[in-house]
Amino acid sequence: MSDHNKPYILIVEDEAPLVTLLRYNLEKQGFRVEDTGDGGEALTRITEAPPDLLLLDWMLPTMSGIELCRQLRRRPATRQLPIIMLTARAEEQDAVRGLDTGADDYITKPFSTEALIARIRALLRRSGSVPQKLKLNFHDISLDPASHRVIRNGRALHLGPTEFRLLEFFLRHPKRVFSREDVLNAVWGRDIHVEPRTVDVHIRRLRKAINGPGEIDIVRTVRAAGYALDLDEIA
Amino acid sequence: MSDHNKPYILIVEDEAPLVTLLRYNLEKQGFRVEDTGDGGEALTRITEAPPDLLLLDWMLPTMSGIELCRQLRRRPATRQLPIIMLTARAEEQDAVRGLDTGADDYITKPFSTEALIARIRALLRRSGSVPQKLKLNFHDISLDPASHRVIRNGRALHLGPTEFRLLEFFLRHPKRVFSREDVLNAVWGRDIHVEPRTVDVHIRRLRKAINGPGEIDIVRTVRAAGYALDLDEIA
DNA sequence: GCGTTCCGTGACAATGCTGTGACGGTAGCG
DNA sequence: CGCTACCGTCACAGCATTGTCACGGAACGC
Repeated sequence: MSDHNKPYILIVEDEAPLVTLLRYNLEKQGFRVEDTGDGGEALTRITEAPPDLLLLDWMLPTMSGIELCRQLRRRPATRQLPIIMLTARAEEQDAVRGLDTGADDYITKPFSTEALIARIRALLRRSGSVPQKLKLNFHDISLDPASHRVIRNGRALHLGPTEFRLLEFFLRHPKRVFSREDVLNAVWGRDIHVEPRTVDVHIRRLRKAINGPGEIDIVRTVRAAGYALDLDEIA
Repeated sequence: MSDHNKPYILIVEDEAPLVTLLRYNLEKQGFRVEDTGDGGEALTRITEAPPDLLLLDWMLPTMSGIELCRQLRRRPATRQLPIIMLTARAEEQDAVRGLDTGADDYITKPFSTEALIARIRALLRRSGSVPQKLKLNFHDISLDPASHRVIRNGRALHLGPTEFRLLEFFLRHPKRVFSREDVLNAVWGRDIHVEPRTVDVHIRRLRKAINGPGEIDIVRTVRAAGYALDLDEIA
């Protein structure tokens, strides 16, 4: 079979021997592995094809691991990307800062392959192990994150970038109510300053875009609470 | 704000000094902390009020941490519950097995509080830091905090925001009588100034909203005391 | 039975919340 | 540069919700 079914791990690390070792062990475990020693290159490759998990070295030539991490967390597309930091024992203080910057876990060199693989498994399982690739469906709507396409009742919908991310977010958590602040954090970003009422406007634009004539509105308003992707009637 | 907004961490650990230390540091970080040294009791408490994150010691008197972990992973309600294992340095092999059993992370004793807190933050962020909200049931009524929906006998009920919070509060403490002041503190807020009699009006609105024709009233009035959610079957 | 206390009920004015259209600003693109 | 698409903010209207009150009836103690 091709490698496309396997979880895809990107290693960002410049010590060649370590990379060889990691690649050998991870591929033996059934992962698809790519690597790069350059932070900037990593950013590009992640942008064009986001991995399922990132192994990130703290010490890097062009861009520090922590900086790369920060950049990834700033983008909505990679905000959920599982990241494990590789750090030398002496840099433990930095690793702590790394976690706060947005890494999900860290491991200190030297480490046992066994421990690393266990952590990778735990992290992949938690993130659903195939984060970005599955189509999202609800009622008669289908959104394909890969091809960036939305379809309702066979006809393609035209959504703006924000509307797309908004719908994607709600599709990932159907039937759950989110406050405007929740939506802002998830769709716009954590440190962005935007009026909460802005969500209303985009909800309206989303509604206008997805609700054709005669079709029911699947965006439910919950007064004094927020919005949810749900049918108003009971299923 | 009350503790209900803070992330709730349950510590399962039988070394009292360690618990004291953890509690002190975690509460300082703004977490709500509970603890128990008994695995069985932990299971009960998690069942009735699932925490946002679990700190779990490997060595426990009645039930080993790994067994508790396994049990939690078997139940749908706690399958996603973030778990961090506490383990002694010498037990690292076990910790690896722990991760495969379903723990999300582990940390070896002795550890720095700093590192632990960083991991807690990372894990909470990953899990959406959304508290596990379970459906609340009583008699033939079901309230789902996540979807903000109330159902009785299969039909959806329309409640205003205050009525919803009121019902949610009573559902969390069934069969218990609360004075109007209690209700005001819990549902309206501690520093809000509202006439106690206002509760009466909302109780009436709640009754009107949830009691369909031919259905019994599950809101019981206790004269000179307050209200309770209970079946009023007194001869 | 009778007075007193307490609660249910309907009405109402004030407030709060959301839908909607419009507007100016900006980034991308030919 | 002009054009287009998109974004964030605002003002306003319409409606839902809220807190309070007055009235009357029910429950209670004696």
